[in-house]
Amino acid sequence: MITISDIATKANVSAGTVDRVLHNRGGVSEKTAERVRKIVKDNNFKINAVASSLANKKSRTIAVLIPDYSETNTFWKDTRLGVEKALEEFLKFGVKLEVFVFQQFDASSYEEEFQKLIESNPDGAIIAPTFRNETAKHIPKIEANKIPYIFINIDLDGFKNISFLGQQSYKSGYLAGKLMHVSLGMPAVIAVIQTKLNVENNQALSRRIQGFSDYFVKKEIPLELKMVNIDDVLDAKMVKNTLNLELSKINGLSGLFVPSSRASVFVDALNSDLLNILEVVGFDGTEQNLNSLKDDRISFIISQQSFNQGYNAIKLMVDFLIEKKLPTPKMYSPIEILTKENI
Amino acid sequence: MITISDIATKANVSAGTVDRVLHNRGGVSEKTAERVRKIVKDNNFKINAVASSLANKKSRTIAVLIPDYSETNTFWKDTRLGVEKALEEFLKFGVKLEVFVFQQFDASSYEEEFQKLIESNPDGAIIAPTFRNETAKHIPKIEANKIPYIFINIDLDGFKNISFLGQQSYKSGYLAGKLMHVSLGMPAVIAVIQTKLNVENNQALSRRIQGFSDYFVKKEIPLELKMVNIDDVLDAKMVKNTLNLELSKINGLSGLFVPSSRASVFVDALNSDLLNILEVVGFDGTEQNLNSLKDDRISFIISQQSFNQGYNAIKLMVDFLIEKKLPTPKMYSPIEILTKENI
DNA sequence: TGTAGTTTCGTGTGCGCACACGCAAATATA
DNA sequence: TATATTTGCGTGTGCGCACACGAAACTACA
Repeated sequence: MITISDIATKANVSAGTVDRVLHNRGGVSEKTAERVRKIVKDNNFKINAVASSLANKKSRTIAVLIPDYSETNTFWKDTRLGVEKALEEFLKFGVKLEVFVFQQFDASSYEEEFQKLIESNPDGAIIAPTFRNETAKHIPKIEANKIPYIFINIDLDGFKNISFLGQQSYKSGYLAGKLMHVSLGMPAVIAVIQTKLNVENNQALSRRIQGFSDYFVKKEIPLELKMVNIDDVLDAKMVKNTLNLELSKINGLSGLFVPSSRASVFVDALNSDLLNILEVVGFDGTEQNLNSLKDDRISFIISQQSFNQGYNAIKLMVDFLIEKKLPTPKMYSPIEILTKENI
Repeated sequence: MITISDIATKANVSAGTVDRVLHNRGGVSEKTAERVRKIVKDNNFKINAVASSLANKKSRTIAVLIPDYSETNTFWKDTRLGVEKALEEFLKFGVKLEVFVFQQFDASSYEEEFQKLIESNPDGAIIAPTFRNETAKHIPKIEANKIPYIFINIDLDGFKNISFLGQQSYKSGYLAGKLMHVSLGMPAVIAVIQTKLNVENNQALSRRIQGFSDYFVKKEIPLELKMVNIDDVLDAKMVKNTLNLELSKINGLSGLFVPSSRASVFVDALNSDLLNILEVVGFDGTEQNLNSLKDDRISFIISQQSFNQGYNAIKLMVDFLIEKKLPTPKMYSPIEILTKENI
């Protein structure tokens, strides 16, 4: 194992100087600094996190800003679990966590929690930037404090986040197209269920729809896509009525594509005659969706391994804070196929 | 944070004595030992893992015994990579690795490397127990040395391995059945390619075949399964001749099920007329299989995340050796579906 | 040339623990 | 009682790093 003083020896300086370079503490001539940096790089030196955290009594706090989860909307639960698993692992390195949760569809709640996050003055932040404008409004404050931040799940651009972790929406939609295709055969008449709850997510959702549709175009498979709008997914009665009514109007309907994570909500609302003939493809392995998979009400779910997303976000940030390891700007989660037989 | 010397002060002894008590090193009178233990307990003192692992220069060596990989058989490559990734991570905790590779189909090479492993006298061992009899012959020696060991990939029973990491063969076969079914429709005539290279693996392979077949039985889908035996997969010309000849004899053939990791070998050997009509389902995301997926020669691959298997095996062993954490006896890898669109 | 200020760097200390060394007291042996 | 042996314990050192302190070396200016 190569140590700081090894580097110091090779560079003909003292350990203190290497330390200054590693931490950009200044007070080192550019000439020596460059020499040290080169040797550090050539030898692939990494700060020993164990020794570092022992010497460094200062604990690092990472703030996490994500939506809350409820009984009916557990999408963010796995992320939370991943975050907490990571905490457990890094606790001994003096890493602390502060989780701020907001109401997923409430911009003012987002702003409120964002404000709290800023006031807590963390060493790093993990943010699910659910609302673009509000994000743009508050991000400058954490940039002013030179707090590094990572975006998770939603890939806003135009920001200086050190990384993004999430799924490639288009590709996952394309894959959904394939799965729908194999379970359906051709030709296909497919309904796409849209809701208008989340403004920012819409971008991701429409990319999924685009990918889905493009699959059929590319394979030259005749496809009829019917858009069905459901205004309020929280109103079960309304969902049931609208959904069944709208779907029954569609001739030869054979598939249901739900680009959001709410597939289970819709299959639960389906009348049994529809349920029996429809192949359903949805997204995200929430508890509800998994249950619907088990009961054969959903054919395929495409998942993005949210647990790992939460875990990896923390891990990336820790590596960045302690070992100064620059993360890759985009970390795309594997696009996982879930079906009754492999959950 | 309460430290060893805090305890020492309270107990009116030196830090060294506390250390002796904590590690049961002996050389402490029962009277003082008891006093120290009480204070340790009253103050809920826990050894600081960070400082401990920094001071503890004693390195633990973990020996790994797995098959080698070659250009044509890369199944074990990912496992190796996972193992090495884990090494990188645990290096700072003083974990060392010694990898012994044997020829996958050569029992004497297995024995030879097993013998070397024993002579290296590691602190723990990860073993892919490819040959049952030879395993039974050598395991007692490492048990005599009280070396804990983990089985990976092949689940031999009747041994005292502290854990097994691998796939549930039956379930993965069952899933293969479903994937074949959705890509084929019904009814189906499917050829199963068998080879007789690896004796032990045969158990896993026949479980996969059983699961595959059971899927169709359970779903009451008419199915004709035709077994095709290929003796020597290494002889490309022979493979090509036998395979095409045998398959062309089968009326209405529409699917090819390859329960081993060699799917790519067979699709490469297929005549184009066969290739065009057959849906192929195979196992394990080797480079060759992934390439065949990309080229649409294989429809689905079921993978067992070998990388994670290698990584987790090391991680489990490290936790066991350092933190004395008992692993779960069976750790089944997720059954992953790979297709052209999600690799 | 002399002095003050600045830049650039080396040294020393401590984080909490593991472990080797060796001394003193207690006990055994002659 | 003198000496040898064992038992019980304190001390010191180092793991790799962070950071404070202060000393050269260099610069600026009178």
